[in-house]
Amino acid sequence: MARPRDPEKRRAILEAAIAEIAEVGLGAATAKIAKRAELAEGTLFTYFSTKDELLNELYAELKNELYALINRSFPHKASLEQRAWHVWSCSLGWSIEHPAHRKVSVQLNLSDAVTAETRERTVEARGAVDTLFAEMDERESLRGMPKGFGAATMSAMQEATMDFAARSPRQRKMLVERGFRLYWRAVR
Amino acid sequence: MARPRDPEKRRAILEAAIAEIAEVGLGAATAKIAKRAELAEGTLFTYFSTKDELLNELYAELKNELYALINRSFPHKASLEQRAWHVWSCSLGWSIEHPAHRKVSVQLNLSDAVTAETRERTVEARGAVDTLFAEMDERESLRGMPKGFGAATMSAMQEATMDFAARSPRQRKMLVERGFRLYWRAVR
Amino acid sequence: MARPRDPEKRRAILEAAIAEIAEVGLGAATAKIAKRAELAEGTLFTYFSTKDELLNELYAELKNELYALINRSFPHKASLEQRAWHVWSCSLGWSIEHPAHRKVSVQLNLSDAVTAETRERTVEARGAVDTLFAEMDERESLRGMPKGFGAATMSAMQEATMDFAARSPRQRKMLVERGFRLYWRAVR
Amino acid sequence: MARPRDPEKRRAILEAAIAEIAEVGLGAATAKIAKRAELAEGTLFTYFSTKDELLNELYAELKNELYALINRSFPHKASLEQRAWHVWSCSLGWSIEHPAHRKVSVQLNLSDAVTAETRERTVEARGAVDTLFAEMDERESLRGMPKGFGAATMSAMQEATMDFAARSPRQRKMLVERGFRLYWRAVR
DNA sequence: GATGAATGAGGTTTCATTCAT
DNA sequence: TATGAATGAAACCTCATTCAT
Repeated sequence: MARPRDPEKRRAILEAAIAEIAEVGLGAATAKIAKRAELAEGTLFTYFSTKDELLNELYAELKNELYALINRSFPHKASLEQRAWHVWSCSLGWSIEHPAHRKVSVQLNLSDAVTAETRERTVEARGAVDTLFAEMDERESLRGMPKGFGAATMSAMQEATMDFAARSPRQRKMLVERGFRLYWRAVR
Repeated sequence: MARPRDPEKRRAILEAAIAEIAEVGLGAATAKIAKRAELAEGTLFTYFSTKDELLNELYAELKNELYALINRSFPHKASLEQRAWHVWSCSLGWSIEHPAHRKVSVQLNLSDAVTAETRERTVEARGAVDTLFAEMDERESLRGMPKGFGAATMSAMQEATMDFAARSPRQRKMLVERGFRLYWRAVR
Repeated sequence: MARPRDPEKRRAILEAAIAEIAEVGLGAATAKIAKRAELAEGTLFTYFSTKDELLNELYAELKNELYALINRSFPHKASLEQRAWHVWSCSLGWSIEHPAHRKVSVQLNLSDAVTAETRERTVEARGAVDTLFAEMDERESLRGMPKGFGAATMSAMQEATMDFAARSPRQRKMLVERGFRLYWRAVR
Repeated sequence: MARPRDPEKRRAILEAAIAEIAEVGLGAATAKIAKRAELAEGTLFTYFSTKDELLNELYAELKNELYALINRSFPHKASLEQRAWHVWSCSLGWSIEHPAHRKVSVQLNLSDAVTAETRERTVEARGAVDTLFAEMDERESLRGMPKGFGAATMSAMQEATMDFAARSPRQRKMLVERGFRLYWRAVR
């Protein structure tokens, strides 16, 4: 049970879950997910004891994936704006390159299946992003607001930007840049 | 003539659907919804021939509810900022007063069950809000961006603000105001 | 209840039932039948207290319709073969002209919803047909067989003939005649 | 490998379906069929993905059962009459021994649930019966009639014969023989 | 460990019939 | 008498999960 040792199968299940959920929503059948991963129905349950557990792991995986991407090339010494831009552009780049991942991520964010505990668990992976937003929360524009407001704002504006970027591939670059300009005007 | 269809029952079903969906998501069982509305299982289907139809009507109802509220006291002659503030504060006020309505609205926004046709149908109800955002899209900060970007940005930032307001009832007023300030700095 | 006095509505329901059952089978919904008769759902039940009763009445109606047709122009004094031909050609003519009636009749013949009592009740309407078949059962070819065997044989062979006639409208006349020749060779 | 699909369970479902349909018609509930086969409701659907598929398979099964019986002891070298008699007596024997099978077969013959494709599929199983009827269609009595008319006639007359045989077990042998004599007089 | 058949609760929808209007 | 809304028992089918192989 616990954590059997074929990581490729585990990955295959997670990928299949992403593809399936992107297509039909969180109601995706475990049997379909397993088949898409080219595994038997039952096998899924040796890797994730419950559908809810799969969903929680998936949530964590997606968050980690994104944060890993951001942290890999994080310009620790750059200006606040440049660091904010890094986070913004990495996030949107990821969303654009992996639309299914993003779609599932949005659904999981809203789902009650993902526990508070899981959500907290992913906080640890944020690394440099955390210090960035801590710094931002100190700026005049956000002073006095609850912790995390700056991050939530960025996330919200990314959502909005993504919706348009998804519809107009040609204008992506422009939208990402202008979107950031708007964001930066708000919190600068 | 037989007993006419009872608008109160229709409402009761919609209210029950809101409550139920807020609790368990769009997977809410029609049987549970009917029971919550104190009606027999089958009765639901004389008012909405399909669960999908119920969901679509619910979407329209919620949108109309909000837009009606906004339009009722719309300050047509006020400055752009004041009108934007009106929309912002009405929307957040509504979300705060009817958290279940908002929760369901968010879920429906993302659901494939709500058809493009339904979404277009609600556009008509927007009234003064439309002209406001058309005007905003002309401003320097948004010029060149796709139509609707300003509205999407407001909506996104409201989401973010709401998440915090929901958690800290005490700070609501402050959050709503400061949230708007941030928004306005971005698009002004 | 019993037998209310708008015979046109009664007829309308029976006709609608024929059309509906021909299309979707005996599972046809009473509500659909009523609507097709341009009546309200409930009205059907003031004319037929039960769906089963409707089915039984329909069975009787269809049988009577056919027997009335046969008896209307029955050549009482003609030869046995000529009288048999009359029955054969009337029956097939009716089936060809009213394919839905025939289709429903076949279904009702097999259905348990039609009671033995109803089946017996229609025997009375047979009139001249009965004496014809009684006479036929006396012939050498059928002597010793149970009563009604000649009639059943004709009915069966009509079914077979009809199936082909329905598929090849052009050959109808020929099929009806040759079919009868086959039948007559068997029982003559 | 997991437990393989169990052919006995498949059979059990088909048998249960026959029994149930013979009792209540094609409207027989899948749940009742499953219970009668001593299986869980859901299990039925691992063997037949749909009620319609079950019905189609059942149709094929019944046809094959009968044709297998006929072909097993088919007197290929006998005279036309003797071969016709073989088909006639095997068919009626089967109907008499398995009245439920026959009842269901008749219902399925008329049902729209059985697709044209399924019907064609069973043609292949007919084997020697096909050549017999092809030969018969060439005889003077049937010449010029559509292909299959001889077979349809036999089938129709068997139906008639069966109805009487079912009611008078004592006279079965006589009815089967005399029935064939009538048939043979017709098509000879 | 991997497989997929087995399970039965639960989901949506249909429908004959009743009954307030 | 006519109407059609109300009812709730089925009906068919799906699905997470278990367990024999």
